[in-house]
Amino acid sequence: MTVSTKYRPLYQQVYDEIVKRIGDGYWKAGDSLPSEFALADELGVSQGTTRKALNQLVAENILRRRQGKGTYVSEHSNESSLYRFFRYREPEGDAVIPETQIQSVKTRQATAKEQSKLNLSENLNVVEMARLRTFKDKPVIYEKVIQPLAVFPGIDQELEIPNSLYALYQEKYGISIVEVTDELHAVIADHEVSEQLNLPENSPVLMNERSSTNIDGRVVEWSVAYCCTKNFVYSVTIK
Amino acid sequence: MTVSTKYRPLYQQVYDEIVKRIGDGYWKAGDSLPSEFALADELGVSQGTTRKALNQLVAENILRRRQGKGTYVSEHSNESSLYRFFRYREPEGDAVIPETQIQSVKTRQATAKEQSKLNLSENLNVVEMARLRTFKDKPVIYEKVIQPLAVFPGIDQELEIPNSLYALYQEKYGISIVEVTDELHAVIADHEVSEQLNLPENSPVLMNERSSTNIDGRVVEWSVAYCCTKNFVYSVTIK
DNA sequence: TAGTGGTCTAGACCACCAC
DNA sequence: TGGTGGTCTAGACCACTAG
Repeated sequence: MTVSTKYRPLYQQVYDEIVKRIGDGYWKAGDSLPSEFALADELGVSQGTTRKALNQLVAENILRRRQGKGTYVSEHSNESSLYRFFRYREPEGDAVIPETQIQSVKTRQATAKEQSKLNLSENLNVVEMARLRTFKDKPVIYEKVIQPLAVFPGIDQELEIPNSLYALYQEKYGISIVEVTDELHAVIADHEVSEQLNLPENSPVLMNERSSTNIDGRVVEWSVAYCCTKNFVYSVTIK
Repeated sequence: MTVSTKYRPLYQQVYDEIVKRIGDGYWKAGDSLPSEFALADELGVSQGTTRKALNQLVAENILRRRQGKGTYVSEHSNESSLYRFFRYREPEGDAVIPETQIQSVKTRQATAKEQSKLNLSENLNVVEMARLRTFKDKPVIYEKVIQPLAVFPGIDQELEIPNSLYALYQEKYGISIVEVTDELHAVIADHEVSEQLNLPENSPVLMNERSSTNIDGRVVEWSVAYCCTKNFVYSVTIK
Protein backbone atom coordinates (compact mmCIF):
# COMPACT_ATOMS: atom_id res chain seq x y z
CA MET A 1 0.00 0.00 0.00
CA THR A 2 1.23 3.50 -0.78
CA VAL A 3 2.10 5.44 2.33
CA SER A 4 0.97 9.03 2.21
CA THR A 5 3.47 11.77 2.95
CA LYS A 6 1.30 13.08 5.77
CA TYR A 7 1.47 10.35 8.41
CA ARG A 8 -1.60 8.26 9.02
CA PRO A 9 -1.41 5.04 10.99
CA LEU A 10 -1.35 1.97 8.78
CA TYR A 11 -4.61 0.64 10.14
CA GLN A 12 -6.31 3.90 9.25
CA GLN A 13 -4.95 3.67 5.75
CA VAL A 14 -6.40 0.16 5.54
CA TYR A 15 -9.67 1.58 6.88
CA ASP A 16 -9.66 4.31 4.23
CA GLU A 17 -8.93 1.80 1.47
CA ILE A 18 -11.84 -0.42 2.49
CA VAL A 19 -14.22 2.57 2.73
CA LYS A 20 -13.02 3.70 -0.70
CA ARG A 21 -13.68 0.30 -2.24
CA ILE A 22 -17.17 0.19 -0.77
CA GLY A 23 -17.81 3.74 -1.91
CA ASP A 24 -16.58 2.89 -5.43
CA GLY A 25 -18.87 -0.13 -5.58
CA TYR A 26 -15.96 -2.57 -5.73
CA TRP A 27 -17.57 -4.26 -2.73
CA LYS A 28 -21.33 -3.88 -2.53
CA ALA A 29 -23.81 -4.30 0.29
CA GLY A 30 -23.96 -7.98 1.26
CA ASP A 31 -20.66 -8.90 -0.43
CA SER A 32 -18.10 -10.83 1.54
CA LEU A 33 -14.61 -9.42 1.93
CA PRO A 34 -11.40 -11.46 1.63
CA SER A 35 -10.14 -13.02 4.85
CA GLU A 36 -7.93 -11.04 7.20
CA PHE A 37 -4.82 -12.77 5.91
CA ALA A 38 -5.73 -12.36 2.23
CA LEU A 39 -6.47 -8.68 2.71
CA ALA A 40 -3.31 -8.19 4.77
CA ASP A 41 -1.18 -9.84 2.07
CA GLU A 42 -2.77 -7.77 -0.67
CA LEU A 43 -2.24 -4.51 1.18
CA GLY A 44 1.19 -5.45 2.48
CA VAL A 45 0.42 -5.17 6.18
CA SER A 46 0.10 -7.67 8.98
CA GLN A 47 -3.09 -9.53 9.82
CA GLY A 48 -3.38 -7.69 13.13
CA THR A 49 -3.35 -4.32 11.41
CA THR A 50 -6.08 -5.41 9.01
CA ARG A 51 -8.09 -6.73 11.95
CA LYS A 52 -7.91 -3.37 13.72
CA ALA A 53 -9.30 -1.58 10.65
CA LEU A 54 -12.01 -4.21 10.17
CA ASN A 55 -13.12 -4.02 13.80
CA GLN A 56 -13.37 -0.25 13.58
CA LEU A 57 -15.64 -0.63 10.55
CA VAL A 58 -17.75 -3.16 12.46
CA ALA A 59 -18.12 -0.65 15.31
CA GLU A 60 -19.43 1.86 12.76
CA ASN A 61 -21.95 -0.61 11.36
CA ILE A 62 -20.25 -0.56 7.96
CA LEU A 63 -19.12 -4.19 8.12
CA ARG A 64 -20.44 -7.26 9.86
CA ARG A 65 -18.35 -10.28 10.85
CA ARG A 66 -19.36 -13.78 11.70
CA GLN A 67 -16.98 -16.25 13.25
CA GLY A 68 -16.35 -19.15 10.95
CA LYS A 69 -17.98 -17.47 7.97
CA GLY A 70 -16.43 -14.19 6.99
CA THR A 71 -16.66 -10.42 6.83
CA TYR A 72 -19.55 -8.79 4.98
CA VAL A 73 -20.54 -5.31 3.89
CA SER A 74 -23.56 -4.32 5.99
CA GLU A 75 -26.91 -4.51 4.31
CA HIS A 76 -28.73 -1.52 5.67
CA SER A 77 -31.81 -2.91 4.00
CA ASN A 78 -32.16 -5.59 6.66
CA GLU A 79 -35.30 -5.13 8.71
CA SER A 80 -33.17 -4.77 11.82
CA SER A 81 -30.69 -2.19 10.62
CA LEU A 82 -33.23 -0.47 8.40
CA TYR A 83 -34.85 0.92 11.48
CA ARG A 84 -31.65 1.77 13.28
CA PHE A 85 -32.32 5.43 12.49
CA PHE A 86 -36.03 5.23 13.10
CA ARG A 87 -36.41 6.46 16.66
CA TYR A 88 -40.16 6.56 17.17
CA ARG A 89 -41.48 4.21 19.83
CA GLU A 90 -44.66 3.47 21.67
CA PRO A 91 -44.57 4.88 25.21
CA GLU A 92 -43.96 1.38 26.57
CA GLY A 93 -40.79 1.29 24.53
CA ASP A 94 -41.97 -1.02 21.79
CA ALA A 95 -40.61 -0.40 18.32
CA VAL A 96 -43.02 0.91 15.70
CA ILE A 97 -42.78 -0.26 12.09
CA PRO A 98 -45.06 1.96 10.05
CA GLU A 99 -46.45 1.68 6.53
CA THR A 100 -45.54 4.42 4.09
CA GLN A 101 -47.52 6.20 1.39
CA ILE A 102 -45.94 8.60 -1.07
CA GLN A 103 -48.16 11.69 -1.34
CA SER A 104 -46.27 13.61 -3.99
CA VAL A 105 -42.95 13.85 -5.83
CA LYS A 106 -41.80 17.20 -7.21
CA THR A 107 -38.65 18.46 -8.85
CA ARG A 108 -37.64 22.04 -8.12
CA GLN A 109 -34.77 24.36 -7.18
CA ALA A 110 -33.33 24.05 -3.69
CA THR A 111 -34.21 26.74 -1.18
CA ALA A 112 -31.41 28.62 0.54
CA LYS A 113 -31.76 26.44 3.63
CA GLU A 114 -31.66 23.25 1.56
CA GLN A 115 -28.57 24.48 -0.30
CA SER A 116 -26.88 25.06 3.00
CA LYS A 117 -27.93 21.75 4.58
CA LEU A 118 -27.02 19.71 1.48
CA ASN A 119 -23.88 21.70 0.62
CA LEU A 120 -25.17 22.44 -2.87
CA SER A 121 -23.36 25.01 -4.95
CA GLU A 122 -23.76 24.18 -8.64
CA ASN A 123 -26.68 21.95 -9.58
CA LEU A 124 -29.52 23.15 -7.43
CA ASN A 125 -32.17 20.72 -8.70
CA VAL A 126 -33.71 18.71 -5.90
CA VAL A 127 -36.55 16.23 -5.57
CA GLU A 128 -39.09 16.76 -2.81
CA MET A 129 -40.96 13.64 -1.72
CA ALA A 130 -43.88 14.05 0.63
CA ARG A 131 -44.64 10.87 2.57
CA LEU A 132 -47.22 9.86 5.08
CA ARG A 133 -46.34 7.12 7.52
CA THR A 134 -49.21 5.22 9.04
CA PHE A 135 -49.39 2.73 11.88
CA LYS A 136 -52.44 0.52 12.37
CA ASP A 137 -54.14 2.54 9.62
CA LYS A 138 -53.70 5.80 11.47
CA PRO A 139 -51.43 8.58 10.17
CA VAL A 140 -48.53 9.16 12.55
CA ILE A 141 -45.75 10.96 10.69
CA TYR A 142 -45.84 13.37 7.77
CA GLU A 143 -42.50 14.12 6.19
CA LYS A 144 -40.85 15.90 3.30
CA VAL A 145 -37.64 14.44 2.02
CA ILE A 146 -35.25 16.52 -0.08
CA GLN A 147 -32.80 14.73 -2.39
CA PRO A 148 -30.30 16.40 -4.74
CA LEU A 149 -30.93 15.19 -8.31
CA ALA A 150 -27.19 15.20 -8.93
CA VAL A 151 -26.82 12.52 -6.24
CA PHE A 152 -29.94 10.53 -7.16
CA PRO A 153 -30.38 10.95 -10.93
CA GLY A 154 -33.83 9.88 -12.08
CA ILE A 155 -35.17 9.27 -8.57
CA ASP A 156 -38.14 11.50 -9.44
CA GLN A 157 -39.11 8.94 -12.12
CA GLU A 158 -38.94 6.00 -9.72
CA LEU A 159 -42.15 3.98 -9.90
CA GLU A 160 -41.73 1.64 -6.96
CA ILE A 161 -40.58 3.48 -3.89
CA PRO A 162 -40.00 1.08 -1.00
CA ASN A 163 -41.02 1.60 2.62
CA SER A 164 -37.44 2.61 3.40
CA LEU A 165 -35.78 5.14 1.12
CA TYR A 166 -32.41 4.12 2.55
CA ALA A 167 -32.83 0.70 0.97
CA LEU A 168 -33.53 2.36 -2.40
CA TYR A 169 -30.49 4.61 -2.03
CA GLN A 170 -28.34 1.58 -1.39
CA GLU A 171 -29.67 -0.69 -4.12
CA LYS A 172 -30.07 1.80 -6.97
CA TYR A 173 -27.51 4.47 -6.14
CA GLY A 174 -24.89 2.69 -4.04
CA ILE A 175 -25.39 5.17 -1.23
CA SER A 176 -25.17 3.87 2.34
CA ILE A 177 -26.49 6.12 5.07
CA VAL A 178 -24.20 5.57 8.04
CA GLU A 179 -25.06 8.54 10.23
CA VAL A 180 -27.95 10.94 10.77
CA THR A 181 -28.26 14.14 12.77
CA ASP A 182 -31.69 15.10 14.07
CA GLU A 183 -32.72 18.55 15.26
CA LEU A 184 -35.96 18.45 17.20
CA HIS A 185 -38.44 21.25 17.78
CA ALA A 186 -41.89 21.40 19.29
CA VAL A 187 -44.20 23.40 17.03
CA ILE A 188 -47.89 23.96 16.39
CA ALA A 189 -49.06 21.97 13.38
CA ASP A 190 -49.90 24.16 10.41
CA HIS A 191 -52.93 23.56 8.23
CA GLU A 192 -51.21 21.08 5.89
CA VAL A 193 -49.74 19.02 8.73
CA SER A 194 -52.95 18.91 10.80
CA GLU A 195 -54.84 17.77 7.75
CA GLN A 196 -52.37 15.03 6.88
CA LEU A 197 -52.11 13.77 10.45
CA ASN A 198 -55.82 14.21 11.06
CA LEU A 199 -55.26 16.45 14.09
CA PRO A 200 -57.32 19.25 15.53
CA GLU A 201 -56.15 22.81 14.86
CA ASN A 202 -53.31 24.07 17.08
CA SER A 203 -52.04 20.62 18.01
CA PRO A 204 -48.43 20.44 19.21
CA VAL A 205 -46.22 18.26 17.00
CA LEU A 206 -42.61 17.19 17.11
CA MET A 207 -40.70 18.59 14.12
CA ASN A 208 -37.59 16.63 13.20
CA GLU A 209 -35.09 18.14 10.78
CA ARG A 210 -32.74 15.38 9.70
CA SER A 211 -29.48 15.41 7.78
CA SER A 212 -28.38 11.98 6.50
CA THR A 213 -24.75 11.25 5.74
CA ASN A 214 -23.31 8.82 3.20
CA ILE A 215 -20.36 6.55 3.94
CA ASP A 216 -18.09 9.12 2.21
CA GLY A 217 -19.15 11.83 4.67
CA ARG A 218 -21.41 13.82 2.34
CA VAL A 219 -24.89 14.88 3.47
CA VAL A 220 -27.06 13.37 0.71
CA GLU A 221 -30.55 13.82 2.09
CA TRP A 222 -32.31 16.38 4.22
CA SER A 223 -35.81 15.93 5.58
CA VAL A 224 -38.41 17.46 7.84
CA ALA A 225 -40.82 15.16 9.65
CA TYR A 226 -43.84 16.05 11.77
CA CYS A 227 -45.03 13.59 14.37
CA CYS A 228 -47.89 13.78 16.81
CA THR A 229 -46.37 12.54 20.07
CA LYS A 230 -49.61 11.81 21.80
CA ASN A 231 -49.24 8.09 21.15
CA PHE A 232 -45.58 7.96 20.18
CA VAL A 233 -42.28 9.25 21.47
CA TYR A 234 -38.95 9.97 19.89
CA SER A 235 -36.55 7.84 21.90
CA VAL A 236 -32.77 7.99 21.85
CA THR A 237 -29.98 6.64 24.04
CA ILE A 238 -26.75 8.59 24.43
CA LYS A 239 -23.62 6.89 25.75
CA MET B 1 -7.18 -13.33 38.14
CA THR B 2 -9.83 -15.87 38.98
CA VAL B 3 -11.40 -17.35 35.91
CA SER B 4 -15.15 -17.78 36.19
CA THR B 5 -16.70 -21.13 35.41
CA LYS B 6 -18.88 -19.59 32.72
CA TYR B 7 -16.43 -18.59 30.02
CA ARG B 8 -15.79 -14.92 29.49
CA PRO B 9 -12.86 -13.70 27.40
CA LEU B 10 -9.93 -12.57 29.51
CA TYR B 11 -10.12 -9.00 28.28
CA GLN B 12 -13.76 -8.80 29.37
CA GLN B 13 -12.81 -10.11 32.80
CA VAL B 14 -10.20 -7.36 32.96
CA TYR B 15 -12.89 -4.91 31.85
CA ASP B 16 -15.24 -6.13 34.60
CA GLU B 17 -12.52 -5.88 37.22
CA ILE B 18 -11.73 -2.27 36.29
CA VAL B 19 -15.42 -1.33 36.31
CA LYS B 20 -15.78 -3.01 39.70
CA ARG B 21 -12.87 -1.09 41.15
CA ILE B 22 -14.26 2.21 39.90
CA GLY B 23 -17.71 1.28 41.20
CA ASP B 24 -16.23 0.36 44.59
CA GLY B 25 -14.39 3.67 44.78
CA TYR B 26 -10.97 2.00 44.67
CA TRP B 27 -10.24 4.30 41.72
CA LYS B 28 -12.10 7.58 41.77
CA ALA B 29 -12.88 10.12 39.08
CA GLY B 30 -9.66 11.79 38.00
CA ASP B 31 -7.38 9.09 39.46
CA SER B 32 -4.69 7.64 37.27
CA LEU B 33 -4.58 3.90 36.71
CA PRO B 34 -1.42 1.80 36.75
CA SER B 35 0.34 1.44 33.42
CA GLU B 36 -0.69 -1.28 31.00
CA PHE B 37 2.24 -3.48 32.04
CA ALA B 38 1.69 -2.97 35.78
CA LEU B 39 -1.99 -3.76 35.48
CA ALA B 40 -1.27 -6.77 33.26
CA ASP B 41 1.25 -8.13 35.77
CA GLU B 42 -1.14 -7.64 38.65
CA LEU B 43 -3.99 -9.39 36.89
CA GLY B 44 -1.81 -12.09 35.36
CA VAL B 45 -2.56 -11.34 31.73
CA SER B 46 -0.55 -9.90 28.88
CA GLN B 47 -0.23 -6.21 28.17
CA GLY B 48 -2.21 -6.57 24.94
CA THR B 49 -5.17 -8.06 26.77
CA THR B 50 -5.16 -5.22 29.28
CA ARG B 51 -4.96 -2.75 26.43
CA LYS B 52 -8.03 -4.19 24.77
CA ALA B 53 -10.07 -3.80 27.96
CA LEU B 54 -8.75 -0.27 28.51
CA ASN B 55 -9.58 0.80 24.97
CA GLN B 56 -13.10 -0.52 25.32
CA LEU B 57 -13.51 1.57 28.47
CA VAL B 58 -12.17 4.61 26.62
CA ALA B 59 -14.76 4.03 23.88
CA GLU B 60 -17.43 4.10 26.56
CA ASN B 61 -16.11 7.34 28.04
CA ILE B 62 -15.31 5.65 31.33
CA LEU B 63 -11.56 6.12 30.98
CA ARG B 64 -9.37 8.65 29.23
CA ARG B 65 -5.84 8.04 28.03
CA ARG B 66 -3.10 10.45 27.11
CA GLN B 67 0.00 9.35 25.33
CA GLY B 68 3.05 9.86 27.47
CA LYS B 69 1.02 10.54 30.61
CA GLY B 70 -1.26 7.73 31.61
CA THR B 71 -4.79 6.39 31.90
CA TYR B 72 -7.34 8.26 34.00
CA VAL B 73 -10.86 7.68 35.25
CA SER B 74 -13.08 10.13 33.36
CA GLU B 75 -14.12 13.20 35.24
CA HIS B 76 -17.62 13.74 34.06
CA SER B 77 -17.37 17.06 35.82
CA ASN B 78 -15.09 18.41 33.09
CA GLU B 79 -16.71 21.22 31.17
CA SER B 80 -16.39 19.16 28.01
CA SER B 81 -17.82 15.87 29.19
CA LEU B 82 -20.25 17.54 31.57
CA TYR B 83 -22.28 18.58 28.60
CA ARG B 84 -21.97 15.33 26.69
CA PHE B 85 -25.57 14.56 27.62
CA PHE B 86 -26.77 18.11 27.20
CA ARG B 87 -28.21 18.14 23.69
CA TYR B 88 -29.69 21.61 23.36
CA ARG B 89 -28.11 23.78 20.73
CA GLU B 90 -28.67 27.08 19.01
CA PRO B 91 -30.11 26.59 15.52
CA GLU B 92 -26.69 27.34 14.00
CA GLY B 93 -25.37 24.35 15.90
CA ASP B 94 -23.50 26.22 18.62
CA ALA B 95 -23.44 24.61 22.03
CA VAL B 96 -25.39 26.27 24.79
CA ILE B 97 -24.04 26.37 28.35
CA PRO B 98 -26.83 27.61 30.56
CA GLU B 99 -26.91 28.87 34.15
CA THR B 100 -29.02 26.93 36.63
CA GLN B 101 -31.24 28.04 39.50
CA ILE B 102 -32.78 25.61 41.95
CA GLN B 103 -36.44 26.53 42.41
CA SER B 104 -37.42 23.99 45.04
CA VAL B 105 -36.35 20.74 46.71
CA LYS B 106 -38.98 18.40 48.14
CA THR B 107 -38.92 14.95 49.66
CA ARG B 108 -41.92 12.75 49.00
CA GLN B 109 -43.09 9.25 48.00
CA ALA B 110 -42.42 8.13 44.43
CA THR B 111 -45.38 8.05 42.06
CA ALA B 112 -46.17 4.81 40.26
CA LYS B 113 -44.43 6.06 37.11
CA GLU B 114 -41.33 7.05 39.08
CA GLN B 115 -41.26 3.67 40.82
CA SER B 116 -41.33 1.99 37.47
CA LYS B 117 -38.72 4.22 35.84
CA LEU B 118 -36.34 4.04 38.82
CA ASN B 119 -37.01 0.35 39.59
CA LEU B 120 -38.00 1.16 43.16
CA SER B 121 -39.62 -1.54 45.24
CA GLU B 122 -38.80 -0.97 48.90
CA ASN B 123 -37.76 2.50 49.91
CA LEU B 124 -40.02 4.80 47.95
CA ASN B 125 -38.67 8.10 49.27
CA VAL B 126 -37.50 10.37 46.49
CA VAL B 127 -36.26 13.93 46.21
CA GLU B 128 -37.79 16.20 43.61
CA MET B 129 -35.63 19.11 42.52
CA ALA B 130 -37.19 21.77 40.31
CA ARG B 131 -34.59 23.69 38.32
CA LEU B 132 -34.71 26.56 35.91
CA ARG B 133 -31.96 26.81 33.34
CA THR B 134 -31.32 30.23 31.90
CA PHE B 135 -29.20 31.40 28.98
CA LYS B 136 -28.27 35.05 28.57
CA ASP B 137 -30.62 35.82 31.47
CA LYS B 138 -33.60 34.28 29.73
CA PRO B 139 -35.30 31.11 30.99
CA VAL B 140 -34.90 28.27 28.49
CA ILE B 141 -35.47 24.96 30.27
CA TYR B 142 -37.60 24.08 33.28
CA GLU B 143 -37.02 20.64 34.71
CA LYS B 144 -37.93 18.37 37.57
CA VAL B 145 -35.34 15.86 38.65
CA ILE B 146 -36.30 12.81 40.70
CA GLN B 147 -33.63 11.09 42.82
CA PRO B 148 -34.17 8.09 45.10
CA LEU B 149 -33.10 8.99 48.64
CA ALA B 150 -31.72 5.49 49.06
CA VAL B 151 -29.22 6.23 46.27
CA PHE B 152 -28.47 9.80 47.29
CA PRO B 153 -28.84 9.94 51.09
CA GLY B 154 -29.05 13.50 52.36
CA ILE B 155 -29.14 15.11 48.92
CA ASP B 156 -32.25 17.02 50.01
CA GLN B 157 -30.10 18.76 52.66
CA GLU B 158 -27.42 19.76 50.15
CA LEU B 159 -26.71 23.48 50.43
CA GLU B 160 -24.53 24.04 47.40
CA ILE B 161 -25.97 22.42 44.32
CA PRO B 162 -23.67 22.85 41.34
CA ASN B 163 -24.69 23.72 37.80
CA SER B 164 -24.37 20.06 36.89
CA LEU B 165 -26.02 17.52 39.15
CA TYR B 166 -23.91 14.80 37.53
CA ALA B 167 -20.80 16.42 39.03
CA LEU B 168 -22.44 16.33 42.46
CA TYR B 169 -23.42 12.70 42.01
CA GLN B 170 -19.86 11.84 41.18
CA GLU B 171 -18.12 13.83 43.89
CA LYS B 172 -20.42 13.16 46.83
CA TYR B 173 -22.00 9.83 45.97
CA GLY B 174 -19.48 8.13 43.68
CA ILE B 175 -22.10 7.77 40.98
CA SER B 176 -20.99 8.18 37.37
CA ILE B 177 -23.70 8.66 34.78
CA VAL B 178 -22.50 6.84 31.68
CA GLU B 179 -25.67 6.61 29.63
CA VAL B 180 -29.00 8.45 29.32
CA THR B 181 -32.18 7.62 27.43
CA ASP B 182 -34.38 10.49 26.34
CA GLU B 183 -38.01 10.25 25.31
CA LEU B 184 -39.20 13.36 23.52
CA HIS B 185 -42.74 14.66 23.17
CA ALA B 186 -44.21 17.86 21.82
CA VAL B 187 -46.79 19.22 24.27
CA ILE B 188 -48.61 22.42 25.10
CA ALA B 189 -47.06 24.14 28.11
CA ASP B 190 -49.25 24.02 31.18
CA HIS B 191 -49.68 27.00 33.50
CA GLU B 192 -46.63 26.21 35.66
CA VAL B 193 -44.32 25.68 32.69
CA SER B 194 -45.48 28.79 30.77
CA GLU B 195 -44.95 30.86 33.86
CA GLN B 196 -41.48 29.50 34.53
CA LEU B 197 -40.39 29.85 30.91
CA ASN B 198 -42.16 33.17 30.49
CA LEU B 199 -44.17 31.94 27.52
CA PRO B 200 -47.61 32.90 26.26
CA GLU B 201 -50.47 30.49 26.97
CA ASN B 202 -50.72 27.48 24.66
CA SER B 203 -47.10 27.55 23.56
CA PRO B 204 -45.69 24.30 22.20
CA VAL B 205 -42.74 22.98 24.22
CA LEU B 206 -40.45 20.00 23.91
CA MET B 207 -40.91 17.61 26.84
CA ASN B 208 -37.92 15.39 27.55
CA GLU B 209 -38.28 12.44 29.90
CA ARG B 210 -34.81 11.21 30.77
CA SER B 211 -33.56 8.09 32.53
CA SER B 212 -29.91 8.29 33.62
CA THR B 213 -27.86 5.17 34.19
CA ASN B 214 -24.95 4.65 36.57
CA ILE B 215 -21.77 2.77 35.62
CA ASP B 216 -23.24 -0.34 37.29
CA GLY B 217 -26.28 -0.28 35.00
CA ARG B 218 -28.85 1.01 37.50
CA VAL B 219 -31.16 3.88 36.59
CA VAL B 220 -30.43 6.36 39.38
CA GLU B 221 -32.19 9.50 38.20
CA TRP B 222 -35.32 10.28 36.24
CA SER B 223 -36.24 13.73 35.03
CA VAL B 224 -38.72 15.67 32.96
CA ALA B 225 -37.55 18.81 31.20
CA TYR B 226 -39.56 21.38 29.27
CA CYS B 227 -37.85 23.47 26.64
CA CYS B 228 -39.18 26.14 24.35
CA THR B 229 -37.62 25.28 20.98
CA LYS B 230 -38.20 28.63 19.38
CA ASN B 231 -34.58 29.63 19.89
CA PHE B 232 -33.10 26.22 20.68
CA VAL B 233 -33.16 22.73 19.27
CA TYR B 234 -32.54 19.31 20.73
CA SER B 235 -29.79 17.94 18.52
CA VAL B 236 -28.54 14.37 18.40
CA THR B 237 -26.38 12.35 16.03
CA ILE B 238 -27.04 8.64 15.55
CA LYS B 239 -24.38 6.38 14.02
C1' DT C 1 -11.45 -31.35 7.66
C1' DA C 2 -10.31 -26.78 5.97
C1' DG C 3 -11.09 -22.03 6.43
C1' DT C 4 -12.81 -18.24 8.88
C1' DG C 5 -12.94 -14.93 12.67
C1' DG C 6 -11.87 -14.47 18.04
C1' DT C 7 -8.54 -14.49 21.74
C1' DC C 8 -4.11 -14.14 23.74
C1' DT C 9 0.71 -13.57 23.93
C1' DA C 10 5.46 -11.50 23.29
C1' DG C 11 8.22 -8.21 21.63
C1' DA C 12 9.84 -4.22 18.72
C1' DC C 13 9.74 0.49 17.78
C1' DC C 14 7.68 5.23 17.85
C1' DA C 15 5.55 9.61 19.84
C1' DC C 16 4.59 12.22 23.67
C1' DC C 17 5.40 14.00 28.34
C1' DA C 18 7.75 15.23 32.55
C1' DC C 19 11.81 15.67 35.11
C1' DT D 1 16.35 10.30 30.16
C1' DG D 2 12.76 7.14 31.69
C1' DG D 3 8.03 6.05 31.57
C1' DT D 4 3.74 6.25 29.33
C1' DG D 5 0.47 5.10 25.68
C1' DG D 6 0.22 4.16 20.27
C1' DT D 7 1.38 1.29 16.38
C1' DC D 8 2.80 -2.84 14.15
C1' DT D 9 4.24 -7.44 13.71
C1' DA D 10 4.36 -12.63 14.16
C1' DG D 11 2.59 -16.57 15.78
C1' DA D 12 -0.18 -19.83 18.74
C1' DC D 13 -4.45 -21.68 19.87
C1' DC D 14 -9.64 -21.75 20.16
C1' DA D 15 -14.60 -21.56 18.37
C1' DC D 16 -17.62 -21.57 14.76
C1' DT D 17 -19.22 -22.83 10.00
C1' DA D 18 -19.63 -25.51 5.98
C1' DG D 19 -18.79 -29.25 2.88
